[in-house]
Amino acid sequence: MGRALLQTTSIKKERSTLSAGDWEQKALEVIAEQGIRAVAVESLARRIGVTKGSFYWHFPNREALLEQSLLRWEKHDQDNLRVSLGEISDPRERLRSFFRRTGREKLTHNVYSALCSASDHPQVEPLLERVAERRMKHIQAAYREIGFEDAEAGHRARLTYSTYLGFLQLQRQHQAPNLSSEEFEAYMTHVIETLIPA
Amino acid sequence: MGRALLQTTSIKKERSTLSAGDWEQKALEVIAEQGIRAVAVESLARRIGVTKGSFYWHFPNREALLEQSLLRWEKHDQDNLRVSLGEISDPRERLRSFFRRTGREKLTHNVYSALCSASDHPQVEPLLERVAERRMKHIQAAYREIGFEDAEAGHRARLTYSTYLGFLQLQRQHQAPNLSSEEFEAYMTHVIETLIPA
DNA sequence: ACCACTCCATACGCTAGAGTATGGTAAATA
DNA sequence: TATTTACCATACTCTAGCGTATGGAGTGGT
Repeated sequence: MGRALLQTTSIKKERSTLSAGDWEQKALEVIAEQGIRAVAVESLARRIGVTKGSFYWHFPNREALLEQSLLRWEKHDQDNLRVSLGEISDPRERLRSFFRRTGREKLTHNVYSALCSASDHPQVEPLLERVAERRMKHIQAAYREIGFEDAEAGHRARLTYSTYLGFLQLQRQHQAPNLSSEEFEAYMTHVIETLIPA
Repeated sequence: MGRALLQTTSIKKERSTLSAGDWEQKALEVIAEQGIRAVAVESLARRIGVTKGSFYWHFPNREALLEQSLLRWEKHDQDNLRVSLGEISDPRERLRSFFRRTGREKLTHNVYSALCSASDHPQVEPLLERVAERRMKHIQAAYREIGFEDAEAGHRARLTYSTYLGFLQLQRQHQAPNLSSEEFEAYMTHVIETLIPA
């Protein structure tokens, strides 16, 4: 399932020719590593081992590549949300798993973090809006199952998601505790206790 | 006091010639409006009504301008922190005022929000680190005054500041309630109740 | 064997933006 | 009054990056 984003065709090494999906995939890797601005046609081509000529056969322009890459990521993220949160019946446990999900799925997560740093980008903005909306709806639903009425659950969901976004920001600033450290665990516990009432 | 960032010399209209401070000021305005990337020498010059020739007399290069502008902003922010938080004796009230401070000081705030979107910038990163560190220390101190021991106060401070950073992110994505709306007030109340224990 | 279509390389043009070189003007100073 | 000095304009160079034009190599169909 993690391979879904990493690989577009099951047989890949046998192919000598590129597909549009390969470009989209590489673009997402660059986004995760250096942000969306670093997605340049020529540098991407060098990274893949071809030239611009190839790119402009598969895509009309850079904008189209970004559009497709982002859509691909969004689909993958939606699947992720369903699988990792939809199958947990206990709402409290579901919320806890949301917080702990920060560590795994590195590529997907780094892409999201990078996109947050480009919220002014015209192609990124609507995407961020949709993704945050979806996620917050899930969180709100969990709080509702716990027993809060709509408005209260909405506030709690926004606060919860803000905490997550803030953590990502601190991570970008290298001010978040390492994910595998004790301090991270202690902080995580504190967050869960504070935001998820018994 | 808000004029400190907006004006470098008390007599300004009388001056026909520019100072380095004028450039720094305009740079901060552009950062607040369109981010640090939009700070381009020539466009800034057009905005001011002169040409590049002027700029390169006052500064050796673009990097120097950014450095000075950011330092200027940092100083202003430090003053802000002292005045708006240092003079409130009740720690709970101090924390509440931290949250509510989001609305006023528009320019300063927008600059900070824009800088958060550029945390990968080599000149911005250390600044963000210092600022967040300072602010979190203040918040931690307040929690300590309330009665929490060091570690607990530290976690609460990080959670509190993350919530703030997350709100800024949502604001950039146009998904935060308007600062003057009822929904904002309701959310704010909820946040304060959740994060500041009675 | 020839054609056509797919895929990619090479070589170009174009723009934005950083930085340089140099010359001009007005105010201050000798 | 002559001449620095401070400040700015003009006219360049140089680079990165997008996009285009065109040609060539491989591959399947007929």
